[in-house]
Formats: sequence, C-alpha cells, structure tokens
Amino acid sequence: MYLYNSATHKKEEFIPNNPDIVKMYTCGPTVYHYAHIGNLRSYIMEDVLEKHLRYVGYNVKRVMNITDVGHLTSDADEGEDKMLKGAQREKKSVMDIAKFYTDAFFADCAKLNIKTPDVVEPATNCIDEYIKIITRLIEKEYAYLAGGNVYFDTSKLDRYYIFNDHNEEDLAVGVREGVEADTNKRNKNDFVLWFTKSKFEDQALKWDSPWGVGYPGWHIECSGISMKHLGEDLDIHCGGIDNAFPHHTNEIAQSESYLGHKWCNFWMHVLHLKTAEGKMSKSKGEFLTVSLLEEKGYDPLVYRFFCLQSHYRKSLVFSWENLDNAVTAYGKLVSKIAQLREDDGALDETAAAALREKFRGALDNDLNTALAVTVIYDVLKYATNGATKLAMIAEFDTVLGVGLIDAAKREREKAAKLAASGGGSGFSVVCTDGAPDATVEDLIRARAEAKRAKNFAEADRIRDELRAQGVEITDVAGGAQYKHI
RNA sequence: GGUGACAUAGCCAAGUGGUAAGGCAAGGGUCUGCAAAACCCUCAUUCCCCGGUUCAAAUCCGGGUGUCACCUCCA
Repeated sequence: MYLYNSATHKKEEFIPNNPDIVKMYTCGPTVYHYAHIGNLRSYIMEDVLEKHLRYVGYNVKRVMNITDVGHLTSDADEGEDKMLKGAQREKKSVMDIAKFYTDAFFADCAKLNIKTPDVVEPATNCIDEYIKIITRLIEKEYAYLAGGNVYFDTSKLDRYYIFNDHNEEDLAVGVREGVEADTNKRNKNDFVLWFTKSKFEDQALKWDSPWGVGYPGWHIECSGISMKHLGEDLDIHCGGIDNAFPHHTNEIAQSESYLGHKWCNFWMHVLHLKTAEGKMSKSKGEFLTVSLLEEKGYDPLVYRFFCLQSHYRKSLVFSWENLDNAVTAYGKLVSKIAQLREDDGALDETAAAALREKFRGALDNDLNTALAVTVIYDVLKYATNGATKLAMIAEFDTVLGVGLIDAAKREREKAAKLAASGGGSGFSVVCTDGAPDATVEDLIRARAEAKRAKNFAEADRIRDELRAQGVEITDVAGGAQYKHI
C-alpha cells in the first residue's frame, strides 16, 4: 500500500522493516477530561489504517500510551498541570482522574468501534525507561543539566527539523500568552527530558532520579514506551497533526540520538476536525463528546461513517447539519443492505475478486476512505447475487467498522416483527424507536379506521395531531409504523 | 514573523496528462386518497486566481490569493 509520509512529504510504498509484523505506535490521550469527537477522529482514522493492514494480511502490533503525567492545560492554558487541574476540578486524586478518564476514553472507542491497541501503557509505568534513555543521552552528550533540569541539546543534531523546514532564528518563543522563555536552554528549541524544578510548584506525581526528585519531560514518554514494547525500530507512528512539531520532532531527536540509528520509517498525521467557529476545543463552544451525540439520538457509528467520508489529511468541518446528512446516507445504505438475502445464490468469485480489488485499491492509496465507502455503493449496484453482495459488505466492514451488517440485521428483524404482528388478518402498529405508547397506537388504529371508511379528513387530522405530539407515522403494508421526532 | 498542509457544485468528495465518479441536499416524475418510503430522471462546458509547458491540464511548472495547523502542552 501507499501511505503519505509526513517525514518525506511524499506518498511512499509502505514496506515494514520485518515482513512478518508491522509495528505501530499511536500517541494516546491525556486523561484529564473526556475526549471530544475531534480527538476521536484521529483514533478512528488510525483504526482504519490498522484494520486495513490486517485485512491485507499483515500482523500488527500496536502500542498506545496514556498520558497521565506532566502535561500542561490545553486550550485555555493557564500554565497549570492538566492532570492536576482535572483532579482539583473534581476533587479527586490525580491517579483517580487518570483511571476514570482512561476508562471513559476506551468506552468511547468501543462505541465508535475502535479496536483497543495490543498494548496500552500509562506513562507513569515507565519511569525506569525514561531514566535509562536520559542517562545514555547525557553520556553521549546529547543532553545537559541546567537549572536543575535535564535538557536535550538540539544543536548536536545534523538535522533536527524533520516535518518542516524551520530556521531556529525564526521560531517564535512564547507565541502564546503567558508562556515565558526558559533561560536555561542553550538553544531555542532545546527541550526538557527531566524536570526537578517545575514552574508549577505543586506537581502531584514525582519520582526519584539520578538528577533529583522530579518528573519526566513531555516528549520522552512516547520514545520510552515505544522502545519498551516495540524495540529499536518502528514502522508507523501516528498522531494528530498538532503533534508533528515539536512533539514528534523531539521524539525523533531523542530516540535516534539514543539508538544511534534510524528509528521510525512512516509518520502519519491526521488533520483536525473543525467547527464553523474554528478549532474544536474542550473549553470553547459546545463540548462535543460521544455521550452528547448519544443524548441527541445519534448512533456513534454514524459519526464514524461521517469521518470516513472524508480523507484523514484534510481538515473536516463538523456541524449538526453535516452529521444529519451522514445519518440519512447511512440509513439509506442500511435499508438497501437489509433487502439483500443471504440465500440468494452462492458466492460469485469473479464478482468478489473485482470488488475486492476496488476496495483494496482505494485504501491502498493513502487510505482513501471516501472512495472505499463508495465501493459499498458499487457492491450494491454490481451485477451479482445477494449472497455475494452481503459477503463483500461484511468483509469490507471489518475495515470500515461502521456496523452495516448489524444495522441491516436489526432493520430486518424490525420488518419481520412488523410482518408477524400484522399476520395478514389485522392491522399492526410498530414503534421503530424508543418505547411503544398505547395512546399513540390507539390513535393510529383510529386513523386506520377512518381511512378504511374513506374519511381522509379525519385520518389527516389524526396524523397532524400526532405530528404535533412529535410522533411521525408511516403507512406500510399491513399496518403502520411510527417514530418519535 | 517563520514553517507545513489544503483549495473540485449548497455540503462531504473521487480524480495522479486524454476531455469532471459517488453520496447528501434540491427540482421533476412513477406509485400511493394525500403523505412517507421505494424507484426513475435532472443537477459543475468547468475544478481559488493569473501566466506558462503540451495536440491535450482539475492534474505538470512559475507567480499570487484564501483557509487551517504548528512554533508551550493540545488529536
């Protein structure tokens, strides 16, 4: 497959270091609050990458860190520790907060059909790894001590900027308000490997180290965790685009200086989900979480479908209207699939091969999920039997993960329920969402009576009355169904 | 200020030098007492702008413009 590599700015053929296993690392969440759906966009797209790699036959070992230490507050940054701030807000200990939001994160992932990585490692579990790396970096003179902290000396590198072409002179220090230049740094872009002197007095978690009691820097955790579980080389490192500089740049600097050789071949960066107002954040505007989507009646998998219709290297605008479009498209797709019958013929290998080639081709080309989704429409239109179509959609959904087969099955069951309750003799009324309401159903039966008596004025009056109550009726063969709007 | 990425219809988008896929929305029709659903049809002479290369450019080159991201943590 071909994958755009941020490190080379080109689409390149993906070839793992070892043909037997793809080693994949993902920057995980900082667990101080719920993830918003923009955070989750990255994990959805990375999940598709992982599943596609498995689909085309690779074994994948994927590692994700959980950042539970030493990050500053985001967005509305007041220079406090993010974890500590979360803890104070909720009057819990830092570790309780980490546990709570880690669980919440994976619960959201499960709803979005995002596979849990093979290894999930909290940053606080790997202090020894960081100390080992930092010790070696000091020995090799890539790192120095100043003002109580250990810094990485970026001037020791031939090439520090990997993802972009900065000049050190042009870097703006303290771009954001409230951030001051650290005078201990020898170079503008040097970064801290180990803190003993924090700007924040009340850092909650501290560990002993050769350089004093303190805590690790912001970048060392990913290098340490990756090497602990994946060894000295890595095939794909993923993360949000905001991580490219400085986080990933610094990871490369410290990892390769420590190892003495190339570390990671492919860098995949997912662009941001935006709202009409701009960057999505936890502190501005609506705090869009998976739970909020559910409260508003959206299936989280529809959000996944929405994300898949766009490309991971393009920013995507979220709006309720756009999500509603996805709801309609998803619903139409599901009802078409629900009409397919498993017992309609045997697997048509020629058709399957042609469709597979199309699907693979889309994702092999830098994970073109928008095109992969249209292959589902191609399957439906393809001149072949229902059994083949269902088999292909089920197969492709192992990568796309939007639950098409399950949703179609639910829809078929609903239709079967309707047919059974109608029984040919009577008039069946079925609620397609939420709890059945006897009063509503009586009115619907009264309307059916009026229709039978050709009293259409009365029938329409009842329909309008129900609509005013937020109930929408649809006439179907042998009865009616209704839903709450 | 610097750096990187992106720009195709109302929206999401495909397209990788050979004459603009698909989905949503919209409009028209068939069907239904009327709706809804379903089905059928229509919907970009043009791809941010200006130049250039070529028989041929949305695609390649040069120059602009706009949007987003990063330069502290942030997907």
